[in-house]
Amino acid sequence: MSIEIKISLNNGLYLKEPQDSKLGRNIIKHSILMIDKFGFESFTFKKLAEEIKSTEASIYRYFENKHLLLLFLVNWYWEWVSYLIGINTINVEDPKKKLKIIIHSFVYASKENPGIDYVNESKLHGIVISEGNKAYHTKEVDNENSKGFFKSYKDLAESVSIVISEINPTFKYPFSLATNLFEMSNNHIFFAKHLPRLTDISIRKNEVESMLNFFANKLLS
Amino acid sequence: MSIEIKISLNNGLYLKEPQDSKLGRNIIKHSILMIDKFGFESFTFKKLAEEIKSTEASIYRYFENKHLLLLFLVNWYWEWVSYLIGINTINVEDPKKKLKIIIHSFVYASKENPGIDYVNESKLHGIVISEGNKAYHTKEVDNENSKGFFKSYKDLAESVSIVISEINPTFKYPFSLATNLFEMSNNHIFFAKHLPRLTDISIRKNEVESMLNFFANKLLS
DNA sequence: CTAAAATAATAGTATTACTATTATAAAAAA
DNA sequence: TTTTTTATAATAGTAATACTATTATTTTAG
Repeated sequence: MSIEIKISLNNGLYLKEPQDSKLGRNIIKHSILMIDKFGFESFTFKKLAEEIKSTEASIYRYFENKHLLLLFLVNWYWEWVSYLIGINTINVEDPKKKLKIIIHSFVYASKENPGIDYVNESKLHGIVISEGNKAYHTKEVDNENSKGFFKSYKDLAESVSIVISEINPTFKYPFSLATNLFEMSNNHIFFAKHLPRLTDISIRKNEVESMLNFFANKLLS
Repeated sequence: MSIEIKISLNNGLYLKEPQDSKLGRNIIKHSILMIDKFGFESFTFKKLAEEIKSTEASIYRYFENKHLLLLFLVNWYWEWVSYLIGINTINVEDPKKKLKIIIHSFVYASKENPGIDYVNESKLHGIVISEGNKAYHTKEVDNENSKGFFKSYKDLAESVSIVISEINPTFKYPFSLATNLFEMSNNHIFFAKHLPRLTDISIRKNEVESMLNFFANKLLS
C-alpha cells in the first residue's frame, strides 16, 4: 500500500483532467521532459504526440493550447512547493526557521522520495526557472487572472508573507519580499548557469540558498 | 542646431543598422508601438510591414527574425538606462545619492526631453517590463551570450555593482543586488498592474521607487 | 453484451516564419 | 548628367505551426 498525493488545480486550466487517465499523465510527463529539453518555443503538440505515440487531436482534448499546458505545469509547481513547505514546516514554531525552510524549498524544490511518477519535479523546476514567467507575461494575464489561473502563486506568496510578518510585524513589504525571494531564486539559478556576470554566485545551489537567507535576514532585522 | 545621440549596439543584433535609414527607424518606431499594444506573441513582421506600408521581405533585410528585433530593442533600452544614469550622476560624489538616482532611472526610465524621435522610451520601458525576460529565456541564450548579445545588460549591472561596493565594500552580493533591483523594479510594476496580490505596492511608480530604496538601504546598512 | 466514452487515424485550413526572384526607385559615383 | 550601385517594393512560394472536423476503432462501464 502507498499514500497517493494528487495535486488538484483550477479546472479552467484544462479541458479534461489529465491526472485521471493514462494518456493525460503521459501528456504531463512527456511535456515536462520535452519542454525541459527543447524549450517552450520549439515544443509543439505534434512533436509531443509523436513522442507518446498518440495524436495531436487527442492532446487537444486535454489542453486548449500549449500556453495553457504551461500554465498547468507552472501551477502544479506552485502547488508542489506549497505542499513541500507545508510538510517541512510541520511542528516548526520559530518563523525564522520556517523562512529558512521556505527558502530551501524554493531553491531545491525537491523531497527525498518524490511522490508522483508522472512528474519529474527537478525538471519541472528547470522549466519554471527557464520558462516560468512566460506563464504570466502575456496580453491575456488580466483575463486569465480573473479566472483564477494564478491563484496558486498568490496563495504561496501569501503563506510566505505571513511567516515574514511573524518575523517582523513592522516590515512593510511582506508580499513583495515573498515573491522576490521566489523570483530571485529562479533568476539567479538561471544567471549562474547562463549569464554568470549578472550574479555573484556560482552554479552551486547552496550559494543561492545562502544569498537568499542573507537577503531575508538582513531585510527583516 | 541640436545635439544628436545615437545608441550603438552589437552589430550581430541586426543585419543592417536600422538607425541609419528611414525604413530602419520606422521599423524600430512601429515595432515598439505594436509590441507594446498587442504583445510580442501576436506581433509579426507581416503586420508590421502592413503598418509601415512596406513589405515583410524588406524588414527581413534589417532583422533576422522577431526575436533578434526584441533583443535589439531590449539592448537599446539597457543602453538608454546606462546613458540616463551616466548623465544624471555627473558631478554626484556620494555613492548613496548615486544609487538613488540609479533606482529612479530603473523605475522611470525617462528624461525631461526624450532625445530620439523614433523611440518612445516610455513604451519601450513597457515592453521591457512585459517582454524583457523573453530576450534571454530561450535555448539560444548561451550561444547568443557568446556573441555579446547581453553585454549591455552586463555592463549596466557592473556599473551599478561598483556604486554598491562604494557604499559598502564588504557587501558580498553587489552584482546580484544590481540585477535584482532592476528585475524587481520591472516585476513589481507589472505585478501592481496585473497581479496586485503578488506585491505590496500600488500602481503608483513612486511606491516602487520607495520600496527599492528601502531594500537597497537596508541591505547595504 | 451493449452502449457510451475515450482515443486514434486522417484530412484539412489559416497563419506564421521565413526564402527567392524580379522590378522599380533613390542615392552615390563617374 | 548619366551611370552604377544600393535600397526598397512587389510578388510568389514553402515548410511548419496551431489549430478544427470527421470518422473509425478501442476501451470501459452498466
